[in-house]
Amino acid sequence: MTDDQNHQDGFARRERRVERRREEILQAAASVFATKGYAAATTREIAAAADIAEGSLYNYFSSKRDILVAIISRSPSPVDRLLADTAHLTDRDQFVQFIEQAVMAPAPEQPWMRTIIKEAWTDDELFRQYQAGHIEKLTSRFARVISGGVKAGWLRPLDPDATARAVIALLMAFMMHPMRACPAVETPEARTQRMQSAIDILLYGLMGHQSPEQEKE
Amino acid sequence: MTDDQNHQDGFARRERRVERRREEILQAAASVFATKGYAAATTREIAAAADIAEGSLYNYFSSKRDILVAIISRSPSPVDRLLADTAHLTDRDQFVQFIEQAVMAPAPEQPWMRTIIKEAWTDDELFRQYQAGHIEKLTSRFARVISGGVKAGWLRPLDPDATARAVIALLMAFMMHPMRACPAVETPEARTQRMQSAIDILLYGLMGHQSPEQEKE
Amino acid sequence: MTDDQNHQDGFARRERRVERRREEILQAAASVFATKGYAAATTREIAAAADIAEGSLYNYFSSKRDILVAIISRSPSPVDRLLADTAHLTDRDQFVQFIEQAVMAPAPEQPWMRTIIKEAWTDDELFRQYQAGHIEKLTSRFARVISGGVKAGWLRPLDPDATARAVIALLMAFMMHPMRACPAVETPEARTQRMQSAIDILLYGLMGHQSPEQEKE
Amino acid sequence: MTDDQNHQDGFARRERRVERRREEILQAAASVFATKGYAAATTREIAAAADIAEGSLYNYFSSKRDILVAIISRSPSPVDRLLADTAHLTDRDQFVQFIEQAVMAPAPEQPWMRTIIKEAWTDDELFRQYQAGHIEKLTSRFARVISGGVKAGWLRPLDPDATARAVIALLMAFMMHPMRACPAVETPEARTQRMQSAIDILLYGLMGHQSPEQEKE
DNA sequence: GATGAATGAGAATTCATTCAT
DNA sequence: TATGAATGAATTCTCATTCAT
Repeated sequence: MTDDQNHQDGFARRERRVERRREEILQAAASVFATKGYAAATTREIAAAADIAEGSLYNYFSSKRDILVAIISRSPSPVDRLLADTAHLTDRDQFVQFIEQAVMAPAPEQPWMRTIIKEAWTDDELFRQYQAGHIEKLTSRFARVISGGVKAGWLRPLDPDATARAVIALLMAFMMHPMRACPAVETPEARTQRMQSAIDILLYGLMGHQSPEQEKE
Repeated sequence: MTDDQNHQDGFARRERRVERRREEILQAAASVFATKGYAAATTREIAAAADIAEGSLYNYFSSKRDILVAIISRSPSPVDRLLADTAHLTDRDQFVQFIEQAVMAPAPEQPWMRTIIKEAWTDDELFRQYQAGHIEKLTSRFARVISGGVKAGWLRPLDPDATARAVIALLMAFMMHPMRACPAVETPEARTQRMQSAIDILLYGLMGHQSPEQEKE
Repeated sequence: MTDDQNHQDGFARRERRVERRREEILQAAASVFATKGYAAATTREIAAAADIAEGSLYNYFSSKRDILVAIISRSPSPVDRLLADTAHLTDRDQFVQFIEQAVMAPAPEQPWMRTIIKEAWTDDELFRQYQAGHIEKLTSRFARVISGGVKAGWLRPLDPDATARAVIALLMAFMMHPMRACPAVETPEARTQRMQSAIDILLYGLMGHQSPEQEKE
Repeated sequence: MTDDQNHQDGFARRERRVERRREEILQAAASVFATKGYAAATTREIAAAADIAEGSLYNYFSSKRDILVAIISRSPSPVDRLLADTAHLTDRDQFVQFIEQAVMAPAPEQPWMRTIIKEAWTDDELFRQYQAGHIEKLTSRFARVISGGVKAGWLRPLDPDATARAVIALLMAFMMHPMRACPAVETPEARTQRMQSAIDILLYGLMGHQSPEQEKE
């Protein structure tokens, strides 16, 4: 092994270490942001959560806001991962299964997602700058699946774009408090039951005919 | 008119002026909070928006947080007003019309609503303290309507509580950015079209049979 | 009674009312100052204590500090009253009796006195401006009595001025906490006993021969 | 020297620097408090006096009040040091000498002591919380000395506790303005003369027989 | 690269004083 | 003359960012 290779390796190793550290900081920061919100979180708290000195943060990010931006713009988020591979949805059963998984996904527990909802989805500027394109991409990808389903006949006639947006909106709504934390104390069974109802409504609508499940009875 | 009456009138007049001023401050503050979020908003901005001196805020509210709480806990919010008189919904057509109105309601434009979503619905403590009971009341009232509809047969079998929550969640989701502001520029017609699709999905589901509108074609 | 007299009477009556009001405000303010100190007391509190509107204070005094100055420079204070008529002290028994009364005087309970101690006696400027001359007058008057006593032989040879100051200092010290409030809980008897000891020391000294009282035993 | 030792030394050095800085701030603050009083002093002035930025104060103390408390509760104060070693007073001459030193001590010039008098000795809460126990300890220690003196016969019969309190009160009184600053301009000789008179009165009382000094004449 | 003390701009809040009613 | 809302300067305290070690 040559000196040059050694040097190369050392460089790569350092790169990896830096990258790992950045990741740790983002995890810690997302956790703090999710709890207190971006503005109320302090760099001191973030540093403590990342087990690092306050000043050291600035070796990895240029500002507190830069950390937030990194969290928001980084891909893939849990929702991303969920929607990432919708391309393979080629029949009704797979689609139903996908909707069920999406609704039941415990995404809201993840600091990452809560931070994005709290900050980007309620802030015009952040949303436009870092999330809009992202969401657009997801929407159009999902819209294509719906469009395919409609053409293939395993979905009823639906406006692909509007439908994609409505589904994403519903998934988001399930991550906010009124859906998550109410009633304050809830058994896991009740929660499952509630989710099942949501899936049912999403799939068959308020006014629709009996859902297949009910038809069986 | 006696002196006493004069005094009474003066007292009442002052009371009204104070109340009006409080209202102005709340409007101004809600507008600022909606744009920048509670934590990032400064009392200086709020005072400027309300066109009074910074110190004068404290003649009407004891703290910045007190202003936020007043906004959040004040009733009725636009959503309240919407759901307030659902008791009269006694047949399918009225129910459908109600859902349509609810989705189309321009509530999201109102600073008031956006402040509540931004702060209370993403903050555990605020939500528990000021909104939880509120939402619970709305939910149970709406659930009763659904329950009535199911019994009367103009609604298919639905879990009343879960359904109520799902509908409210959807209405909320429609007030957040991904549903409102995307794509950034949108013609009113496109927006209406999008809303119509959302209504359609809410009423008839993703997998449902053709909606009545489509059946006509 | 002529119109002029009527007018005169009205004027005098108003004068008296104003004076009475000023007095009330000073009483109230002294009470507040004694508790919280001048700087920490607010005009709002003073107004509340005087049962008057905040703005009305300024019809009687030109500033908060003006109120303090009025309290401090007003005569006679309790100490003044005590020392006012020392001119009649013409023999040993009267002098002893006077010392006893001075030490036992419950002056410290009075807001007036506590305010003077708290503010003027620990503040260079206030003291120089408003109390120095006052104290000097008292001191020289008391020094004359001592001088007379020494000449007449019913007091041992003492430096009149230094003695006057030392006695006044001791009376002051008895109004401060370490002498008043310690130990925290104290029976009235214990307090009397403590005062008696102080009088004894003041009259006969630490190293002196037995006090007359003790000699009797 | 190992790396570990190096690290240890660095740690210790920083600790010392922090401690030194705290001390500087306390000195500066005591000086400001002594002049203007706690409430009227501003953090800006304290910072300026300590020659650091205003915000830096909060790296060493958690609040302005915390600085005051640190000054007040810190031991030993000048008075402490004075009374600390009274245990060795075993005869009349030593006792007389001690009293003389205590009265003549230039303690009042020290900001530290003036701050304690100004704030703690005129403020119920501060006194109870931070000084009461302190004074009690001093008092009981000094009372034991007096008790010993009485038993041994080189002190006349005195109530030990009350006497201890009276002496401490007198020492305190000598630190306040009427004793210190009057008359405004005073030659050192006059001051000494005044102190001597105070000592004389303290030792032999107002009514006592001629002091030893006078007997010599 | 890591540290954490130093900084100072800016935040919320208080309060003596003024002034329209 | 009495009132108390309005004012804004001043205060305490926070915190993102910098920088010497």
